[in-house]
Amino acid sequence: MNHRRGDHPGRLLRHYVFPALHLSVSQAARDLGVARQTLHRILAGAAAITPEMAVRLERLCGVRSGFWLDRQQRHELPRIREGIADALTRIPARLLPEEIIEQIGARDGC
Amino acid sequence: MNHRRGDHPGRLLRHYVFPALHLSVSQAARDLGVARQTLHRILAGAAAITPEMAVRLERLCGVRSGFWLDRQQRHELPRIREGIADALTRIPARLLPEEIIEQIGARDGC
DNA sequence: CCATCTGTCGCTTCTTGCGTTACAGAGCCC
DNA sequence: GGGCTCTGTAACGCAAGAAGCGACAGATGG
Repeated sequence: MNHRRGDHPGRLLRHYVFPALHLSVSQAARDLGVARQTLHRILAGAAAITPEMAVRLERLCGVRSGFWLDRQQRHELPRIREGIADALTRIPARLLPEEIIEQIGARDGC
Repeated sequence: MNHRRGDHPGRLLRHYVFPALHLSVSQAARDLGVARQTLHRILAGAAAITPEMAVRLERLCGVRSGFWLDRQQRHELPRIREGIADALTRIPARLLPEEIIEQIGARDGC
């Protein structure tokens, strides 16, 4: 229901990256060293971009692996939150002192 | 060998977050709604911070889930690269045109 | 006609995150 | 001492997911 069919990182690969590199899906799979079906699952949003796949993509097109993983996370985090929504409400919400936030390097700004 | 025992996100939890919240490991596990051993594995660096755990941590201490996942990735990406180093060299390295990089929002700068 | 690419389906294998049980050691209080 | 909690680690089983493989039907082009 809340699927938004076109909201997964695979769309970027299919519609921007591969065309720009003049790569067919089959050829891209061969270049990446993975099965053609594995790539199809990602393009269709049926599978996630794993860290290993992100590294392969980084090598193939020069885009940092962190970008692909970040996109992947942004896509699935909302679903995960829904899945454990009831459990989350049972976790006591506390706030870390600003001083500690600084120390661990978790400042939001910039 | 290349393990660098103190380089995993769990250290931040053990030495900064939990002490600042006056939480014992056992109590933190109860609050998070996970098994005590599950948390121990993370603190010891023997298990990764999963997206679900990151969401739980976000609720517990107010630090964005993205921060925890990002830290986790930075820790394991080097190991993944090593693991498939030979496969990576066999992937033809290409560069995406700047124009495409802009379009997908993968600019490196800030 | 034949070769290639495409998208999807079913199956198997392997890894991994997680819970459970169990253990040994440390600290604390009655 | 006896009982309680917390700590850290280990071993087992379960469930989910990522990946490879084979197979299929449809489209396209030499």
